[in-house]
Amino acid sequence: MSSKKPHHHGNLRAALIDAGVALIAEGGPEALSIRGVAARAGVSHAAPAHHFPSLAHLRGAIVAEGFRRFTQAMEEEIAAGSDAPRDRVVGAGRGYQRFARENPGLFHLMWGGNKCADDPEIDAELREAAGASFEVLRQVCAPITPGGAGAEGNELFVWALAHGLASLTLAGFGQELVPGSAEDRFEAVLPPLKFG
Amino acid sequence: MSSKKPHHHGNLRAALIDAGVALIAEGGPEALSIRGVAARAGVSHAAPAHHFPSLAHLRGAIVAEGFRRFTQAMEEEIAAGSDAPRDRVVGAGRGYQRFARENPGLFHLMWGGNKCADDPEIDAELREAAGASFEVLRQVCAPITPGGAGAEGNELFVWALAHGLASLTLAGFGQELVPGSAEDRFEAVLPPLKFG
DNA sequence: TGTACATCAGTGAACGCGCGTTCACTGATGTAC
DNA sequence: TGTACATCAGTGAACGCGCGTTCACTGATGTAC
Repeated sequence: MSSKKPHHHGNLRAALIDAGVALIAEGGPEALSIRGVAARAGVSHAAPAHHFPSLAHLRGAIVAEGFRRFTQAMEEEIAAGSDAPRDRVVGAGRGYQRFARENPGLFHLMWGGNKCADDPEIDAELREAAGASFEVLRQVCAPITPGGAGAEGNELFVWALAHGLASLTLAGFGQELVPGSAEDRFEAVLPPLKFG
Repeated sequence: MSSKKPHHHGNLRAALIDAGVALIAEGGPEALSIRGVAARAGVSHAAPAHHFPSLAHLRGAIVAEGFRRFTQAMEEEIAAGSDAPRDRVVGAGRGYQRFARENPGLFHLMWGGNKCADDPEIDAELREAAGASFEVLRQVCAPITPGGAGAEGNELFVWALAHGLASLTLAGFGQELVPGSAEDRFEAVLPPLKFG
């Protein structure tokens, strides 16, 4: 093993994103800064400029990474349950709750409206990552019998219920009404659904 | 009318809170600062210290004011509808959506987990204001027939659905699934409820 | 109705801090020949 | 395989900015007598 500290980092871009995720996990979205991620990644505070033109670009890349992990959390919980249509909806909802609980700062950043870069490359990455998350929701909701607002109404209903429950839980509300983990609370409040 | 600028403001505390609400409306929760509210209220940046010991105290007072306006929005929408149990639930949900749409920055600040003061006085004010909001929800949900998760389950269900829909709408999602205003979307996705 | 005086609510200067960004630079990498 | 050289990815100093907070101060208010 070489004891010389290499001048080139190797994959600083990914390391900066990981450092940003860690900073946000510890201090919330406000804790994200160029200088902070640089220090955490062990480089000078000017180094990130070679990978992200601005803080907004870094934020966009981190949000995209958040959506990828969010998709993964939902897919894992869906896979952990049965293939029954309702269990797949419950799985997505459980993944939603788990991701929010495990990544509260990231969750807020993803949905909180903080400014991200307008850069076309970052924007495309973000759009693709978020689109994959929405696609998971769409697929588990597709088998639900369309109601008054159509199949899209079902998707928005499940999405809003899962999102609202996660947000309220992060804000500290809900436990006093329905005890248990956030994941279990989603199952508890999900009303009967018709399929087919 | 006196043309002399009075040394004493009269009710600077209230003016600072209003200025803070305006700043947040224009630039989001991040835009709130001691110096900003002072400038907007037309006083020196040191003046707020006589009314709020720290930024966290000012933030707490503003969040409390937000909850008072939130309660008012729900009560107005409930009063605008019929006394039928379902219409009262719909009214609360419509008020939820309207408040979020009209006060997006305040909405994020209220639920976003930004640090507020631990000061007992501010804390009591905040607790009372938020408690009044929750009480409105509790009362409109009380007539719903208790399901598996009890009456509290119904309340959490309606609360999460309304909150999630408002959050998604502010983040720019939902319109493509169910067209119309956020208020109308709440009615559209609210499933049948049993009362009595 | 006066007057002395304590208290209150402002001002303006100053502090140190962390921030994003820029700049000239330097060492490492990788490629053309 | 060697060498010249363009390019890349870092460094460290410096910039200006807005921030929260503190401080000595001053003018206005209101109260005791």
